[in-house]
Amino acid sequence: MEHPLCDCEIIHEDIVREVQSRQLDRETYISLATLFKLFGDATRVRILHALEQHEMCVCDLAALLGVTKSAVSHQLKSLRLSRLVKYRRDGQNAYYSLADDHVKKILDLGFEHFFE
Amino acid sequence: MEHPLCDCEIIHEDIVREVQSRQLDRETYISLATLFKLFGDATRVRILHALEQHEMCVCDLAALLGVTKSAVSHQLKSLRLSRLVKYRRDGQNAYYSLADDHVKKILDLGFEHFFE
DNA sequence: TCATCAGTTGAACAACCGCTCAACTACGAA
DNA sequence: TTCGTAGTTGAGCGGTTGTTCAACTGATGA
Repeated sequence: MEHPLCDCEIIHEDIVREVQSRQLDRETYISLATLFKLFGDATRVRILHALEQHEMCVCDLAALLGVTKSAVSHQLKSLRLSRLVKYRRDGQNAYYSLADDHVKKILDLGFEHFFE
Repeated sequence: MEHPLCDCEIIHEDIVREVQSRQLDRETYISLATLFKLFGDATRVRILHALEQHEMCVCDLAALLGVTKSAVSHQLKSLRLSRLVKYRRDGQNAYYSLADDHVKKILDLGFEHFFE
C-alpha cells in the first residue's frame, strides 16, 4: 500500500484497500470537479437558470443580471467550451440556450437540497 | 426595467421581463453556487466518492488519496460546515461519512454527464 | 463607405482557494 | 504523569478565478 505523502500510518488497511480498488482515474475526478466548478459561481448559476426558461442574447442577459456584456460573454464562453450551453447567431445577436437537460437536472438537484 | 451596470439596451424586453419575474433571491443563487463549489475540487470529489463507499477516518483518507492529514482535515471541515458529511468520534479517531444521499445523487449525475 | 451597436477577446488586478507548515489539543497506553 | 499518535487549526504562500477595461471584429443601416 503506497502512501508517499501521508504523514501517518494506515489504520484500517482492509477498508482502504477496498475503497482503493473502486477508485476511478484521477482524470475522471478532475473532469468531474471541472464540471461542478462551472456551477460554483452565482453569476453562472443565474445565467443557467435564466437560460433554463428562455433562449437569450448576451445583451438581455447582461441587463437581466445587472452586469456588463463583457462579464456575461466571458462566462458564456466558459459554459460553451464545456458544452453546458449552445448558441446560434442571427445577425448581430448571439442567442444562447442550455445544451441539454443534464444542466437542468443538476440545477434542480441543487435547489432540492435547500427546499426540502 | 433596471439595468444599472449593463452597457447596452435591452433588445427583447418581453423575454427579459418574463425571465426576471421567475428569478429567485440573490441569496438563493449564492447558496446554490456555494454548494456546487464544494464539488468543484478534485480532492473533495475523491473524498466524497470514497465516503460514498465506506465511513473512513482522516488518516486512512490521507493514505488513500496520498495527501497530508492536514489537507484532508481542512477539506473535511468545509464539507462538515456545509453538512455534506457528518462524523463521529471514537477514541482518537474521527470517522467521516456522507451526511445524506443527496450528495451521492449529485455525484452520480455528474458521472452520468460523462459516461452516457 | 461609414457610423453604430452586439459581441468577443486578452491583459491586468483583486479576491479567493487549496496546500503546507508548525503549533496545538485530545485521547490512549505505559 | 509522560509519551506517542489522530486530528485540528491558523498563518502564509502560490496558483486560480471573476471582473473590469480597452481594443477589436462583424453585421446592420443610412
